[in-house]
Amino acid sequence: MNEPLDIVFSALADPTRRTILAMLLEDDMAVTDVAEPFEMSLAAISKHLVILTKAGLISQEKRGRVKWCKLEPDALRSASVWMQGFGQFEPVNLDAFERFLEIEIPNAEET
Amino acid sequence: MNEPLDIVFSALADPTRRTILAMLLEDDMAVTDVAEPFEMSLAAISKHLVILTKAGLISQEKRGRVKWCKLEPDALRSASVWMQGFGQFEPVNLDAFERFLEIEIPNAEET
DNA sequence: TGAACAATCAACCAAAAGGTTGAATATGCG
DNA sequence: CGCATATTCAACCTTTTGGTTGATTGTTCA
Repeated sequence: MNEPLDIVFSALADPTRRTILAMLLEDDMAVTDVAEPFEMSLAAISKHLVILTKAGLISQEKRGRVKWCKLEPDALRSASVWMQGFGQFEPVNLDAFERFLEIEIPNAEET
Repeated sequence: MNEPLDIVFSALADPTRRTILAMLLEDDMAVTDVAEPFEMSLAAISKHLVILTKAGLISQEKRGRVKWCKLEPDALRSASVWMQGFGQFEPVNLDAFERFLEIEIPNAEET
């Protein structure tokens, strides 16, 4: 698994990692705070953060004891460009957005 | 690994499968013809096609002996829209976006 | 200094992913 | 019918993934 697209897509394939990305949408966070809401160990979250960092989806900066995690949304661009190569749809398509909402939201509760 | 986005992103994470999708961009293809340029066995390609089908990225229709594979770009749309959400630096409505992600950000205070 | 905290490392484990080969199941056709 | 073709199934193997626990490394601060 060496190509950038492999790394980005497989990073996005895990729901824990997507949740972390969504959390970082709100604000930068320390590793411990990222881990806090999850039921898995800190070490497991630390590994997820390494994977997200290698994919370029986040960056990590250590200040003192604390390592801050920051979303890097630009990394999604290559994957997004690849998908737009399939070109049958607009990159931001509100109709599709709404259809997606209607279809997927009912499942959101059954985590 | 049950949720739609898990399945779509992990289907996209494999370079063989992305190549297959690109091939199908040109035209529908029979399983044997999809497999021909690859160095792996037909059975391996058949498994990849099952994964792409379960992700909704292709459909397969059997006519006679031949099973035709057809690109279904609508499944890419959901993933593309998901990614576009991260490109917008100030999400218009974060709550709606989180629902859109079809996840619930775990919150230890409530659980 | 030394205790508490932040984060990673190392070793390990179970399950899933991705491949193989050989047999099986349809289907088409001379 | 009988054989070739198209595809999948079943069993197996190796590597990767995602998790665990306990030890370890830095850092802060009373």
